[in-house]
Amino acid sequence: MSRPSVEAERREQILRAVCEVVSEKGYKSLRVADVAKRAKISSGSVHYYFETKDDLLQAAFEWNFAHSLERRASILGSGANALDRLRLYVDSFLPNEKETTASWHVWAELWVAALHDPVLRELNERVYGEWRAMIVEIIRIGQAEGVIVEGDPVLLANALISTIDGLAIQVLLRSKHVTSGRVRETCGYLIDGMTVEVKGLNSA
Amino acid sequence: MSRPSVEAERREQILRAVCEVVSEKGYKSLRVADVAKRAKISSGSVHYYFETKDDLLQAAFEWNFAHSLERRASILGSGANALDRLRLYVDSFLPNEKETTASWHVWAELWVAALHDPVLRELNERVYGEWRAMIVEIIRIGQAEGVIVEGDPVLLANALISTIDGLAIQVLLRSKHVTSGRVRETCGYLIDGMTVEVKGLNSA
Amino acid sequence: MSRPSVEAERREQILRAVCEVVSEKGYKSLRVADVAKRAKISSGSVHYYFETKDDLLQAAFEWNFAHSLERRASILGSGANALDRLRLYVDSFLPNEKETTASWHVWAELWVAALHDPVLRELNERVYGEWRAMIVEIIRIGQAEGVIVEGDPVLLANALISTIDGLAIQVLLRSKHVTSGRVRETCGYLIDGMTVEVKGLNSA
Amino acid sequence: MSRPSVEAERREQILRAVCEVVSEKGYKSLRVADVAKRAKISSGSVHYYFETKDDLLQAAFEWNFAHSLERRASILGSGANALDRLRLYVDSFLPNEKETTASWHVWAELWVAALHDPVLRELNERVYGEWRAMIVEIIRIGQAEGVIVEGDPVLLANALISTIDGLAIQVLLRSKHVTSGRVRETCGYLIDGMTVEVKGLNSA
DNA sequence: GATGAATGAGGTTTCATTCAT
DNA sequence: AATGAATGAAACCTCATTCAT
Repeated sequence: MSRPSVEAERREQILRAVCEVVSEKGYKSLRVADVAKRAKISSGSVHYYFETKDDLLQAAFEWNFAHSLERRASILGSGANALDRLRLYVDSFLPNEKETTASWHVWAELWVAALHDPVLRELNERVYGEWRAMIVEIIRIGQAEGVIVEGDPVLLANALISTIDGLAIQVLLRSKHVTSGRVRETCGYLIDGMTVEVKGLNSA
Repeated sequence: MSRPSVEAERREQILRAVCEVVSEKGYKSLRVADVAKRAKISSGSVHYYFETKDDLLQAAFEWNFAHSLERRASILGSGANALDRLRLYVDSFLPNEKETTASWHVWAELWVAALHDPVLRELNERVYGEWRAMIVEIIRIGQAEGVIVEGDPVLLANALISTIDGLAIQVLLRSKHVTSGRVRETCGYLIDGMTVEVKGLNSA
Repeated sequence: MSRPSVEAERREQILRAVCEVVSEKGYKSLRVADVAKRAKISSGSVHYYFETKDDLLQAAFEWNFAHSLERRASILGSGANALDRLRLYVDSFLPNEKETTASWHVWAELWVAALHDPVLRELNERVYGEWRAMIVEIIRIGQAEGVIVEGDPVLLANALISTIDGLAIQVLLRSKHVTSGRVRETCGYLIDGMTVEVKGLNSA
Repeated sequence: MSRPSVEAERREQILRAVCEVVSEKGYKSLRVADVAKRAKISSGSVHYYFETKDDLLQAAFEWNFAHSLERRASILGSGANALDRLRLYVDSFLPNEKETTASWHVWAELWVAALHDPVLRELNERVYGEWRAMIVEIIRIGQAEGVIVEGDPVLLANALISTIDGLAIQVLLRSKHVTSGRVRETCGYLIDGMTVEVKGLNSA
């Protein structure tokens, strides 16, 4: 008669702890004991819910993604026009806030862990596909609206996503040359390149 | 006179082994014993040349960078015009060949290792700075030549470098959607955006 | 009236499960959780009926013995003559059937567990004493009937029991040289040696 | 330039320790740390010579057997006649001395461990085959000499070996009814049954 | 210079046992 | 009477590092 959600709650609690620890210490240095301490449970309990450390990390990567999606749901559903939504979307990824930065850390660790792990690679493929599909959709709408230039929307989406990824890495590494401001600027440059120039305005 | 070179040779031999192992198994899974076996020496010898594993990895990251520079020296010194050199340069980073891919692997591992290591972060800052300076220099020349659009060359360089980084990650992850061809295409799109359109050609 | 039998039933159910698991995986590898699963109850319930794992195992060894006795009760009560009963008895121990084999497995595990456990040693002493007493009784009757040779019945019983034990081990280990047939043959040889030769037959 | 025998020595030292610990605490309770302490080395060193605990135990079982053989070599090579050698041989197995008892303990543990381990089962088959072959050989010679009764020597050997095994178990379990004296007596009974009665002596 | 045997701290994982429900 | 979530001690095993040779 125990609450049916106890398992879900515990798993959530543990996965959140994993992401925090990954973000703070890195995947390589993460110890199950750290996770347990962070989640305020015993290390045995961690293993009660996740058989192995690998399972645990895979689940955490998934959780991080699902959580990211959640945070952006409002943007997609907003009534703004395509270009504005694109800008909002890109903005939402700038590693400004603590939470976004933590999420990026986990993301970066996933990339590198996935280099040598087929299961994680598949996960990357899946969640990356979702990102891309979303951006592509916005771009397509923008093109229909006539505010985004013609051209393969997948190409445009890839350009945007990859640039964000590459810039984010340098921000996470606290590069003095790639600051948060620089990122916004660079993404702005890219989006401007995709924007249809309204002739009237220029000629006026 | 040969004595000092013996040491240099051994260090080279070891560092090359580290990069190979990092590329094949990842930083996280790298064992000093693996490196020793790969370099065909004893694990004791590895420690004879590098006090700790951390020292070893740091040196290897440096070596990987120096090695990368070496491979691109010819492009910088070539007589081609700025735009062509830019394209050649970008091409030289596409993870096509085995050697380039291995180098990228090491690079990606450096990023993530650096997230939690100030020394490696400094290394990233330095070597990244060098990349950027080179690209900036080419762009500047291109602008002087009138073949590259006006604008902050640092911004343009960042856009290019970051996009390459972001795309490279997905290629390394063997994404079905981000193939080598897609990368070239996307970089082409970016460089085209930086290219000054020769009016005469259009009007003709 | 049914309440107390519920407990007895549960204990029986659990002990049977223990014997099955011991037989299949060995004492060393037996987990309380395995027993629970086999008995189709929770691990908590196992501990509700048996305080510790050791208690559980000890009870199971006892149960295995009691169960063995039960299966042989008919032979002892049969009307056959002493020699035939001896042969029937020996036959009943050959590890042919699945059930007998399982019982032998438990038996063998008891021996080894008892090597370092005084309580189990006492159990072995007791149940072994019962076996021996039964065999001795049959032999004594046989001697009174004049069909079994004179001599210390305990010695004869020990010879028979020990041989069966020793042979059984090798059969359990699936020795290619000690098959079930070999066992019957060897026991036959032993019993023949205890049989009074009827002179008349030879001289005829 | 290290002594070439250092590895052999260490392995010997460790395997002896394993057998001692198995004999004293049982296979089930054996900890690698116990072995290390007994061998006066670190637990890491145990793993330096034996990859896993299973490997370690398998090697120890082998070592126990080889060691047993060694101790009996003199008997086989002695000039005594077949019957005397048989008696000597059987005597050498009575668990009287500490060393013999320890060896029996290991042996018994092997049996039970082998019940659920194909590799150990194969080991049992092999070493048991060697024992049997030796006894069979002695019996064959005895039959040729006319001092041992006709009949399948394998059957006679099996009877003898199995009885010894069965009796030994009870002695190891310190049964009050199966003492060392009882064992000698019982084996004597068996060997007497294999002995050709010299008619002349009786009739004289 | 170079080796590899040896170490031991530290990590993941297992599992008997407890206890609130 | 029964559950199963939770615990934490303890086990095996790994591996960077040391050091005698």
